[in-house]
Amino acid sequence: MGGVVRSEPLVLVVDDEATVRQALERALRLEGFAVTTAADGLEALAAVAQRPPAVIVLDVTMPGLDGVSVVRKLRGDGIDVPVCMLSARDEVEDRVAGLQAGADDYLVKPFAIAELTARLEALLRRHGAEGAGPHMAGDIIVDPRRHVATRAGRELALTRREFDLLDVFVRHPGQVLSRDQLLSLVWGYTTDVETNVVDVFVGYLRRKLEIEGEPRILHTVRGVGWALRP
Amino acid sequence: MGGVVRSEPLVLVVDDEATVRQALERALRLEGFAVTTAADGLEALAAVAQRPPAVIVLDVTMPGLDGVSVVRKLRGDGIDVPVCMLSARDEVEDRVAGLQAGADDYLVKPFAIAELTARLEALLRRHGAEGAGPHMAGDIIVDPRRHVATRAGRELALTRREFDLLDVFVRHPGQVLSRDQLLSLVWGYTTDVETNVVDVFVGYLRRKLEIEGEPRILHTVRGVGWALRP
DNA sequence: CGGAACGCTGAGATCGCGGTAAGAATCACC
DNA sequence: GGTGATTCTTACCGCGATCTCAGCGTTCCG
Repeated sequence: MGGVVRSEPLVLVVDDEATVRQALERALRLEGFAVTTAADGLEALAAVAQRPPAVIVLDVTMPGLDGVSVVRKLRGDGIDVPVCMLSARDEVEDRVAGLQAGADDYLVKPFAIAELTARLEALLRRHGAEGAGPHMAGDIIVDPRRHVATRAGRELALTRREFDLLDVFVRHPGQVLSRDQLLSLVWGYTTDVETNVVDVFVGYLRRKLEIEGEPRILHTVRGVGWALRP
Repeated sequence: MGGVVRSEPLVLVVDDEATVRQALERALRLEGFAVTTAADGLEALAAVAQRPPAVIVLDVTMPGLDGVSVVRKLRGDGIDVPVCMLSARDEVEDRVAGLQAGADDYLVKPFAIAELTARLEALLRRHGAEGAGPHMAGDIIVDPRRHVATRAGRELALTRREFDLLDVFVRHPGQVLSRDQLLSLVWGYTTDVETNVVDVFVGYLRRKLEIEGEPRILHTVRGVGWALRP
């Protein structure tokens, strides 16, 4: 990946469902994080003790020690690693309990990986690690904080999906991303639908990227996916 | 964020409850302060000795050395860093004791972050530390001290909530703020309600900002939040 | 050369978000 | 305790964003 390689921040993913754990691990690796996993609360605490991560992704509902308890324990021990909690339900009590226990952010399943990485970046940034501002590749700049994207200085009027999609491409310049990868990154990690939404939105993006006759930068790699190449 | 970056004033947050510490640290960082924390009175004194903060946020009730004692000690040592005290109760004795011991301001939990930052800024300002006067963005000026806001010189008749909301936007110009962020910043750090108050007040604000047909400056970013952009 | 797989595009249909109005509840001030 | 201002809730509406689907062109095989 062009440019300076700063050491990848370590993320600890805690979830009792193996499928979720794997999906998140794979996706976060792709997004440039180093990842360790734990299957329950006790494992999580052990992992933190052994090697403190830069940030923790923590499921609420787990057998044994649940997520809220884990956070409470960590905070009680004076460990202030930022925590993003996950919950299958969007019930208010959980949310409140989590945040009050000391979690820093909260996400309701299912979610898109891009959503998660955005939050993790925000948490890291907030925790001093100057976790980068806008992303850029070629003549494209994407600034999630301001939700503004430009090509060669010209501002692109993008909708939410278009914006997220472009952001993913910009953060993986030159790399070919498959339909499935994009689906899980932008749409949601459980999306299994057989559709061509991605194609459609790649089309939308291209249209807006090439409005003034600029050369194509979002290329098709037939049978594999798409890649952003200057 | 465009413009001159003046070095962020350092805030020392002292509270025995880790959750409160976390919440305040997180929120104050977002509001542009540098933050250190301490879990009790002794830690607080040590932190002050090691690196004197520009202002201290101090819980009254703590095990060991309580807040009032901390202030008394500081003042006794001739250290006149401004102090804002927090208390769970609104009992008069505490308030009086705190102020008599040398605290500069007093806040009753729970409170909205905007309330706290307003007070901190007031303290910094009062303490000569050029803690900046009014905030401005585009043709909007917000002066928390006089509680006056203007657009292009025209004074806006804002209620308290409207004022706080506008203030938050002005202090984060260009940045997209989500419904959740605004809820916690303006309404309170414990607010969990699922409601559209924010939408309503954005509406109120716009109405008053555009009374004379001025162009829209408070923009909607669909699916994300709102942003103030000239 | 022909067929099949693949990707692209245009045209709706749907759905949810944000805007707004109106009234209820709450607060503040007298 | 009463009255007006402020804040919050609720409900509904309209529009934009997203998605589906079908048809077409292109590429890559046999």
